[in-house]
Amino acid sequence: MADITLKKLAELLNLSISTISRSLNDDYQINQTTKDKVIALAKELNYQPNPYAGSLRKKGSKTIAVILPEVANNFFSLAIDGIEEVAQKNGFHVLIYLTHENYLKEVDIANHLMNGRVDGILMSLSSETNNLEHLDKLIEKGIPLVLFDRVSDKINSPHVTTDDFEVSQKATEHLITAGSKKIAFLSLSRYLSIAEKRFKGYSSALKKHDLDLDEKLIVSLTNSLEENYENIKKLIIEEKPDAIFASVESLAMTVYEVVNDLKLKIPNDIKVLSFSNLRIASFLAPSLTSINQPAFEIGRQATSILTRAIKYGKFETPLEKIILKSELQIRNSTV
Amino acid sequence: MADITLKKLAELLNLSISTISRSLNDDYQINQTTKDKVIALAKELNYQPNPYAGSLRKKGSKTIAVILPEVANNFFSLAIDGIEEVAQKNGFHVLIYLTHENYLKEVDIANHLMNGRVDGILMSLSSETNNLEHLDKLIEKGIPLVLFDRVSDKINSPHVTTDDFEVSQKATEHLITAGSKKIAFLSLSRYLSIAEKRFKGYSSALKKHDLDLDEKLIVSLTNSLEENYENIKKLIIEEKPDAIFASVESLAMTVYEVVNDLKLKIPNDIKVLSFSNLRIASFLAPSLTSINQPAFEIGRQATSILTRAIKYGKFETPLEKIILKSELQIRNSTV
DNA sequence: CTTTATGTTTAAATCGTTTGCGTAACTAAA
DNA sequence: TTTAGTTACGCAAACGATTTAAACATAAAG
Repeated sequence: MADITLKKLAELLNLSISTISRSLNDDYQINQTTKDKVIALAKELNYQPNPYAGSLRKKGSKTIAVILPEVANNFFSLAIDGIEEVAQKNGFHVLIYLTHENYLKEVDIANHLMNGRVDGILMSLSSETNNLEHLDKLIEKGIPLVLFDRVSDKINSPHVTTDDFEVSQKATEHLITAGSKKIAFLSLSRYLSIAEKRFKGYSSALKKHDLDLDEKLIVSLTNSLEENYENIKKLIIEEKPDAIFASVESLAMTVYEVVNDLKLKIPNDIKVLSFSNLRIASFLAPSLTSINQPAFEIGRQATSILTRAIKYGKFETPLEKIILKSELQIRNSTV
Repeated sequence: MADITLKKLAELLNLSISTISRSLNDDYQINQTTKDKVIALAKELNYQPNPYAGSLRKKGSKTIAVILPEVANNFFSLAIDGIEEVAQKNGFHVLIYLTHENYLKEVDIANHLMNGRVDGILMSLSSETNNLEHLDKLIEKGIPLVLFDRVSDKINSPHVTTDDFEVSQKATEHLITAGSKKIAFLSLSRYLSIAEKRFKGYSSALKKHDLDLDEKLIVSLTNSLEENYENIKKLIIEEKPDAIFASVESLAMTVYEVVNDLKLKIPNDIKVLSFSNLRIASFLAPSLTSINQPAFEIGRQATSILTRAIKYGKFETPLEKIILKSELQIRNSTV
């Protein structure tokens, strides 16, 4: 079935293209009778305006991009859910791009989005990302950008995060109170300010309780599952920490695997606590003490900020920096 | 910074728009010297072709849509990962739409994609979907459609699934061999052929072992978590099955919750087996016997079929019906 | 010194919309 | 009847690209 355009409708009805267009857009200039005829035929032939022609003419594509490290992850998939909901509600289409924690891919994706394809961008940074020029370029181009979760303070854009410092501090203190003296920290990244905040929460708790900060107890996420496994195994064997605080869910899973393979017992030999959005954290063996982030809500709010900025042509000032509360769920892996 | 277009480049270089266009497309008609000049300036000013103008002129948007019931789910998020990988490799952009298992939303989304926004569609049907007119319309419009996992045999399109019948039969037999006599079946849908296949695998195993098929032991997924919880609770209390075979991961999680709340023990009081792509199925308490689907690969192959069809303007005939193997991982929830 | 070929560039149409402006036709007031 | 004011529509120019066909040189051939 050939595509039906304004032109075809115009020919069929012996009217000009502009009259068709105006009728369908309910323009005041057009007689109601004419409008009705046009609308009737358009419906009958199932006329659908070509979105790209419209975008070209009007500017604005009613499309946003979501750039993420990965999606096979409970946090991000919940976030997408929230993003999609708000986007759909506001008539936006959602393009998705994955960086796989790869900085160069992130830059590449960002650069290819400077051509008007999208009206705005939601982004959670790759753990490798240190240099932020690609984001500066986007901002300079006037493309609204909202960061969430994996944010950087070095970039001048609104963002939505959780109370990473506070909850990390609280979590670490929980471990200390439970008797841990040698707490390892599995870090998301060496660069991102979210990682820094989580780390500072951790170190501030140590300090408060007169525990030394030991660099050897810090391990950073890589983008290889195997490498992470080996790094954590090495950490446990060589440093023998009595607790592990994972600031990334996937690393907690790896810890479970390593601990299992080493025939150690959680929480007796080693306690484990992690940021996590696993629905079944409570059914893990042992159940996992976790920091639950309101992922869905983060997605919703970030998208809401973005769509508003697109609508009004600018962000509200001062730039919104939204901080939502995470929740520490104490379970058997730490007691 | 104002957007830079072919027209601007043309003015700057005192050349015609067509020459610029041809230079950038490395057309044989243009002198190398001219090309070099054009390319140099284009790079310097970071010229990015407007994708919508191109789409309008050339037809084809280099964009595909993925329509899914949900994304906060290990199977679908892994599938997206595979989809995005192949799409990115072939220069396609990926739009994502969620139906939340809602038939009307699915129809709405499908209808809105008939306007040339996308070159093709990947889809996994909502559990509510029975009527398939919206898909017929897409096919009639000539928009390539590939279904994966949640497919229907009533629709004439390529699809990628797993060996649902065989693995379900195998799984059910495993339960029977382990001593179960009253096996409940948690179904994905009353309509989809994938659900039917899983169900047939289940019932054929029962038959083979001379067990009766009891309608009261069949429960279907709804799109409300609470409703699912209540339905399963009712099932367990009223029918007292000695095993549950969940054909949907999320229902297995609910089973764990219900069983826990009822203070029953898995596998002693009731065995549990489920389709699932949880990375940590083995760390559940008790570890979950699960059918693992190659979700990532399903996504990859479906996308590969789709992009080829887009490239060649038609699907390979006969329509590809790819069946990948799932894997039954026996763990402690059934032994 | 035309004709033909060859290499290089451009004008103009086109894709499907939206929209500023112009202009009939009709009505109402002068 | 003239004038002014509606009402209802069409023309044509954008938007930013690609592409067909044609124009212009210049060089080789007859």
